[in-house]
Order: sequence, then structure tokens, then C-alpha cells
Amino acid sequence: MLDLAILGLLQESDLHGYEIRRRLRDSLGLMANISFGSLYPALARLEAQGAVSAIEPGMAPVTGVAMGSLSGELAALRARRSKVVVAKKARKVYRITPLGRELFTRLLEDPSAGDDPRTFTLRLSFARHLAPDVRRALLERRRAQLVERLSEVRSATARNDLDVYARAVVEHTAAGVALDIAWLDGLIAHEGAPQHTSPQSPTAGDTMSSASTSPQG
Amino acid sequence: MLDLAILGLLQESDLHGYEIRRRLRDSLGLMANISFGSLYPALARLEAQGAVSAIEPGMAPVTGVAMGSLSGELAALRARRSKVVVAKKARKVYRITPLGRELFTRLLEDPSAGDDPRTFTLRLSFARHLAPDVRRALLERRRAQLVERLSEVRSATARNDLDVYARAVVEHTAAGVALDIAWLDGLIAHEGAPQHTSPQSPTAGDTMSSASTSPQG
DNA sequence: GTCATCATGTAAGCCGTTACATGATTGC
DNA sequence: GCAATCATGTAACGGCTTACATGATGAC
Repeated sequence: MLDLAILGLLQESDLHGYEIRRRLRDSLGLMANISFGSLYPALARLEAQGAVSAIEPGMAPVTGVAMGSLSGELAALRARRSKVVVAKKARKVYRITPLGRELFTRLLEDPSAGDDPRTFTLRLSFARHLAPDVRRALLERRRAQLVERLSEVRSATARNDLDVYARAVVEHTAAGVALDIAWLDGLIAHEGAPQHTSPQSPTAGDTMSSASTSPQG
Repeated sequence: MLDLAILGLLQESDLHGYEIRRRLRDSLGLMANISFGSLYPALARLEAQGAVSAIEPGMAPVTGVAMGSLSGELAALRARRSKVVVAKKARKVYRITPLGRELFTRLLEDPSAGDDPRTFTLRLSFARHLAPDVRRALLERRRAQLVERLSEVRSATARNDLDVYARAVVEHTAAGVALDIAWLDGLIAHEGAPQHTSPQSPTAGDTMSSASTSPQG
């Protein structure tokens, strides 16, 4: 899970640990603030596996290494201008290796963990790296899971031994699952019709972003 | 977390482990299928602490001990009728103790873990055991958390470096959080005005169950 | 008589957390 | 100079999972 997230971010640009954490938090918006106690060991593990490598400070046109903060950015600029290029040796910038890309793809497509509902959001965030049919399969698998879950939750709703609060919870849960399904339907529709099916009856239509946007902006 | 759930269920009726698992799954609808590897050790721990006690098979008007299944139910009935009351000694039925009730209350109100967002749903399910003001505080704390989270996710939405899929994820996440907030507003409104505030301007109004029900049944 | 389900438990391991330890850089 | 932030790491622990082991009961 964490490995997948790290590799996904490194796919776009070289980054150091601290910055990876920042992006995990506010770019992906998932896994709110992963702890360093997980992050650094994970990076070390990935480096040992040869999936990433720490690049030297002076190295190459480092694509997209951002500073930790705006002030840091400015400070670095100032430093560069005044020719006092402080090495900032403490920082270890990682770059993904070809082997790491392979691993990323494997993790992203992995059929064994592929049904793990907890990783779905993360996988979908990186879905542009998937082949159209694999991506579609991911969406539909998830949809199937949610449909099943919905019927479970609905049957819980039917119970009469629930008090107001327990009932409020299960009903809201059901509503949430229903919303997720509607959202997935939108996404699936936007994927276009699958290859081997005749493109008749465009089920959902235009609802992709409407599902994501409608509830009170 | 698990302890709280167990004690909450035992608050209503004596139960054995297997049955607790079932209820966790389809009555509460949370923590889909807790594993036995967590459940039984948890029960043992609670018994060691004196929070629950295993009641003897022949004991008292055991309130609400249900069989594992309908067929089991019928089988037991048949057994009783034919006077062949098989002890089913394997089953250990647990009953909550006064000490257990105390523990339950403590866990439910606990201000230290009280802000843990992961336990909110569970707490709310048992909210009828809370005093009105404590309950209200629980709801409002949660609301505050979600408002903050919403603004975080919204700011992520504002980024322009997100591809279609990452964007779809963050936008849908935002929508989900917004829905949760609206739902909480409904619940809070239904709690009635707080004691020391003048009951003017009934902010939300009638939306409690509408938030839970609206998205396509 | 055998298979599914009910029922309880143990052992190993995974994946994350908190808490601790360290140190450079920068703003005021 | 001192606090805040950036930056990297280690150690201990927590809570839950999977896999394993065991056995009773009931359906067919």
C-alpha cells in the first residue's frame, strides 16, 4: 500500500521523504499524514530492493524536486544567486528505477491484492498508468463489491431492533455506498463502451462529475 | 475499539463469540467480519478484567441469546421438544458485569480516544447510552473535524497538476465529506437546542433523514 | 458417512502508529 | 540566541489479519 503510493509519486518526479509525505497528504488527500515511522523504513526497503535509488545532490536535471515550503524555495533561490550553494546534505532525494516501475505496475495491477477495498482509492488515483481494459476491470470489480455491500447494509436497515442512532448510522452508510456506486457508474461511462460489446444503450450518460459535485458546494 | 463494540452488544443481551461476530457484521454493519483471531482474545481479555463473565449453560432467564442460524434455532427447538437437550457445551455465552458497564461508559465517553475519527461511527451507534450534552459534544467534535478535512480536500481539488483520475478521487472525497457534514447537521438539529442557548434560529430544520435517504434508493 | 456450518481457540505476521533521538536551516 | 520548521531515522508497541488446529452438530 505505502510502497504503491511512494512509487506512484516518484513516477512523476524525484522526491525526498519529507516531501513525499507532504504530497501524500495534500496532493492525493489520502492516508492523512503518514508517519515517518512508516515512511522512512519503506523508502529504505524500496532502495534495498533496487526499486528506487538515492540520487546524488549535484546530479543531473533533477525533474521537479520541490522544496518543502515556499520560504524554503525562496531561501534556496537566494542561496543559488549568492553562489553559496549549501549542500543541504541531510536531504536524500529518491528516483524511481526501471525495476521500480515494474514493481509499481505489478502492485497496481496485482490481482491478489487487487480486490482489497482499502487500496481502491489509491489505485484509482494512479489509474492513468493502467491500460483501458485493466482500468475498466478495476472500476467494475469495485462496483460489484459496493453493490454487494449495499444489499448487506440495506438488509441491516430493514431490522426493527435498531434505535435512532444505530439506524441513522446504517442508513447514512447505505446512502454513502449508493453515492459511491453512482459515482463509479459515471466513471465507467466515461471510460467508453468496452471493445467487444456493441455500443448500444449508453446507460448512465453525463453524470460523471455531477455525482462528485452536486451535494452543496 | 473492539472492546467497545463487544460491550455495547452485550449491553443489550448475553451472547457467545460467534454470534457477536454476526451482529457486528449485519446489525451494526461496521467492521465487516471481524476475525476470530481478534474476537476471542478480546473476549478472554475482557473476562480476565472482570468486564464480562461466561455464564453457565443452564443459567437463569438468559435474555435474548439467539442461535447462530434459523436452522439452528429450529434444531434447538426440536431438541428441546424431544427432551434431548444437548448441552452444546462448546458454546460460551458471555454476560456483561457492572464493572463492564462502567468500562463501556468510560470507553464511549473517553476524551483521549474520543477524537479518534475511526471510532466515531461505532460511538454514534451506541449514542443512546450517552447523556444528551455528551452526545451533542460528540457530534459537534466530529463535525468540526470534517469541516477541517473538507477545506483540506477542497484545497487539493484546486491544484491543477492532477490528472482526471486523481481529480475524480479528490472531488468525490470532498463530496463525501460534504454529505457527512450535512448528515451531522441533521442529527445535531434533531438533538434540539443546547440548554444554555436561546432556542432561536433553528439552522437546518427537517433534513435529518433526507440526507440519509436522498441519493437514489 | 461425509460435508457444511457452528464454535472456540492459538501463532505468526503485517502494517501501521507513537515516542524518542538527532541535527541542519532560517526567521525574528 | 531561540523557536519553528525541515529532515531523517530507530524502537517499541498495538490492533488486526491470515493460517492453523480442533471439535461438535445437523443435513442429506
